[in-house]
Amino acid sequence: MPATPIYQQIMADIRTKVASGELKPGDKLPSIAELTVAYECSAEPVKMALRMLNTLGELQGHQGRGVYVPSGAATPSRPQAM
Amino acid sequence: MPATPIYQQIMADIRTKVASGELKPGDKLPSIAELTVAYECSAEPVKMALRMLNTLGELQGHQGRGVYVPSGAATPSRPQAM
DNA sequence: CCACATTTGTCCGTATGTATC
DNA sequence: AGATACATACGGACAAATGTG
Repeated sequence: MPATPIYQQIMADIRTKVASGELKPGDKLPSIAELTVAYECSAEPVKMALRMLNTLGELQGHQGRGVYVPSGAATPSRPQAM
Repeated sequence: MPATPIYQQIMADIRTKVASGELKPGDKLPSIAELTVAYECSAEPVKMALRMLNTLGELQGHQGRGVYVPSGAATPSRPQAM
């Protein structure tokens, strides 16, 4: 298994997109099915990354609607660095 | 499915044990296998709760050793209160 | 209001990798 | 070298909420 887990790569990618402005607050992310195709993996890593970012408050998932970038979450906080 | 997911119940239970002093900083939690027996569920919800608390910095998991209560995590922070 | 498709949420089972004891 | 234990990943299944027609 690679030194860099897939879910961490997805997390970093989403964070980069948010920081770059490619994903703006209030915007909707692609569906999980789309992300699995984009990252060429199963749904587990995708949902794991989404759940972690949701836990950190950097993302917000709504059942039946999608995952959105909340307004006011530009500075990612990291309580634990490893 | 119940209104209260199992993993949330596990999270709340661990938080309660930490707040009560039943789990003190530096203490080691039971293994995942033990927790699955205690909560009568599979490993998924247990690992999910553990991972979320780890992400929030309230717990600290170490590969091959166990999950520990870090020193200085008595006040649970919740970035998103919905 | 009901039916349907879409999408996220939760859960179970299994396998492999890797670190620790 | 073996046992224990957590981390990651894949597979599938069902529930719940939403939006649309």
